[in-house]
Amino acid sequence: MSVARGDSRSPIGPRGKASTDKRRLILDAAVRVFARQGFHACRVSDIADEAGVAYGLVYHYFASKDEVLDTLFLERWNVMLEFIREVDSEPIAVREKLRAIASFIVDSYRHDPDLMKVIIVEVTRAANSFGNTHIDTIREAYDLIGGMIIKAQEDGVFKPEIESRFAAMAFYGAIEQLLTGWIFDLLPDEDEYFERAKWLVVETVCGGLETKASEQASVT
Amino acid sequence: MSVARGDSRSPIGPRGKASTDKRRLILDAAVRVFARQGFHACRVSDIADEAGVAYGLVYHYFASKDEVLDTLFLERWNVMLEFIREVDSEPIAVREKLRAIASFIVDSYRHDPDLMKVIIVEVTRAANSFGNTHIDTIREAYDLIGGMIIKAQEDGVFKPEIESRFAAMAFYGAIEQLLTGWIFDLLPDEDEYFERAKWLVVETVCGGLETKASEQASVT
DNA sequence: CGACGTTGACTGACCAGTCAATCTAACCTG
DNA sequence: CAGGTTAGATTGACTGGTCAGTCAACGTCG
Repeated sequence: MSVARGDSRSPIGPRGKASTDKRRLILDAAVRVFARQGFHACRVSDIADEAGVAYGLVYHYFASKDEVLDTLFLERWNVMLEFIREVDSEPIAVREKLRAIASFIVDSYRHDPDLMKVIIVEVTRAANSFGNTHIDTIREAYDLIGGMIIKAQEDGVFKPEIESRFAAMAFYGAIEQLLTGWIFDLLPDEDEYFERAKWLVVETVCGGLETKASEQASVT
Repeated sequence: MSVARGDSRSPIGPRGKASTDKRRLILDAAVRVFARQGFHACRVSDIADEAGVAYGLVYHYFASKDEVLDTLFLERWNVMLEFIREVDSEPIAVREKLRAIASFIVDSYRHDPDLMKVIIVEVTRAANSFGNTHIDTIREAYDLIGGMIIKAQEDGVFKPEIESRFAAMAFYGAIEQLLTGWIFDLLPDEDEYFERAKWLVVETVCGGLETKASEQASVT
């Protein structure tokens, strides 16, 4: 589906026509519009207007309104999956891995709140329509985290009696709810709080999962 | 399924018109339809059909499609708020309070998965539509939980360095994500797992929040 | 001059909400 | 108690507006 991806070949193209990548322009505009009005409430013309292109051009690059959202979601989610896999392959403690993941997600929000809002509100939450379409992609993230927890249990760092899938969901859910808190303006969003939020999630979840034996005094 | 609520005032009503409560019929049908197709994707006629009443009757009892969802949400959320307040007023340990809340939410799902699905998917996380409308009602639940945590911190049971609002969000988020896991069929939903899920959330969150000093061996 | 990027008016489907008509039953009144 | 009155419950065809997606034409670059 996604057409050209790595085509932003810097401005030094053979024929420096590098005006602007309209496709990208549309995607970026869509993020803003979806975040502001919601996917269902906005019209395709809103996206076109926001991007400053003609209505029809949206359909030149995307087969449907849905595909615009699909593209945004997959782009971002795959970056995250890539990151999680990378973290997982490193020889560090679970606690560090989970901290890295929490950091990544929180920083993703900090870097582009609109995009994260769209992904959480419009995709992750939508059990019907989109959620169902991407359920396997979403699941992959949970599975990766679950895998880390299983490994930690085998190593005796985490309590074995806690079902890994449940722990993974709880961990991810805690983070997502913090983002939801920021999205809904229920939590203060100063820089300081972002950092403490990362710490809180890891501290809380790990604190409850770790065995007494593994009292690694690596507490900040 | 549960028919009349509190309005089947027995035969003693002045105007004993208490035939079948069509309003209730419509609400219950709406839950099923919203859960199956999603609020946006379904038509008002779907609700009427599911309820076995004429299209127009929906508008006799409700001003709009929105109001049907509003009603469902408020009905249920207020029951939960009531429960939380009640729990809060009891002289028991935080751990017990949180366990009671987790139990209540999980059991709510077990008792009526469709309704909880609708509330979570269509309201609680819908930042652009209903979520925004009901933000204050939703927030009240978070605030109540936050209050419990503050109190526990003052009593020296929970670590004081963790911002209560953040902890409350993390706690609620963990539970909600477990429900999401069941909704999306990502987690096994046998009876045994519901019980363990309650235990997991409380154990995990409290484990991380409690101070070393409060090592109350009340672990199951 | 051919290929592709770009435009925006148009259309066909869809659906929330309206409304006038019909039905039901409580409650008169003689 | 028959017949009449009325208020609410119930019906479903219809309307008005909205919008996703189409398409024929135009632009521009190489």
